[in-house]
Amino acid sequence: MAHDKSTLKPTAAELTLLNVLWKMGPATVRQVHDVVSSTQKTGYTTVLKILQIMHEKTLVIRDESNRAHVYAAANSQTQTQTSLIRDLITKAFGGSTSKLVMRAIDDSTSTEEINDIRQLLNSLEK
Amino acid sequence: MAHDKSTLKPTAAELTLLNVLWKMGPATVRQVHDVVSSTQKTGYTTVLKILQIMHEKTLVIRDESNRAHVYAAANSQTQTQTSLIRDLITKAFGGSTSKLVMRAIDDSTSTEEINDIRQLLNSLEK
DNA sequence: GACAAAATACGATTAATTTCGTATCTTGTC
DNA sequence: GACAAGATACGAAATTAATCGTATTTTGTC
Repeated sequence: MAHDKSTLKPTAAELTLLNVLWKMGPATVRQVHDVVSSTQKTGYTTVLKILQIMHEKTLVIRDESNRAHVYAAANSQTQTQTSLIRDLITKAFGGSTSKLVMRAIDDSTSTEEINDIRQLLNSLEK
Repeated sequence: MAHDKSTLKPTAAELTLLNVLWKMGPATVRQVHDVVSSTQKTGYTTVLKILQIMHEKTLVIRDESNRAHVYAAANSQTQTQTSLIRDLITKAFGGSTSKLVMRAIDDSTSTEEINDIRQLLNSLEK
């Protein structure tokens, strides 16, 4: 069965590039490569190829009006995060969101994180 | 770089089998296959092969003292869930647990889930 | 001890992912 | 308009995942 848009889950490499696009906004291959290559040793054409594949999968849109195509994430970071969480909940938490939340909270060690979560919960109470 | 145990992330097919083992406890290939084949159409030797691969990766342990080997998850469900969540937090939430929790909560639609989470949070307050 | 049932082992195939080299195309500058 | 810089396109290799057919091994039963 072909993947429909709702189940489209970016791969690890694709997610790396999406993170750049969400942060920078629309960008050329050169710009994306400059960012990722500062952290990893990834060739220019590798970034190009992955963006092309993502375009075929409609994970990104691109503006071809200039010589250097400009790529942008097709879906928002929030949408993608939601889709990835749902996938994890289904496959590893028996479909239970609360189990995932519990596990995430159990595992937070940093005081800062705990405070952030507490605040989040307080705002939920209202 | 070789995968060390701490970063060992089960694949989708592997996670399916782990879910069975966590639920049933130690089980033979036949038993695992009976469970998964009731939901999916998966061949017996496919289940066998994946369990063998998981054994090489030390995702499962096996008891070979009987003709039908008995497999068991090497890590607890909780440990694995924690590892999967950490991976997702790192790759898709910029390392922020609270962002993941927020997104998970934002996305919970079912009243039951929301109540479960609220209870969880209440117990946290104490 | 031969047979049949049922298990494991092994190898091969297919598909997806990731990577990058090479070829080709575009365009501003002289 | 030739050239060089820099872009895209294309193809192919290496890895990992997933699947299953076939071969081989084991063992209880007669």
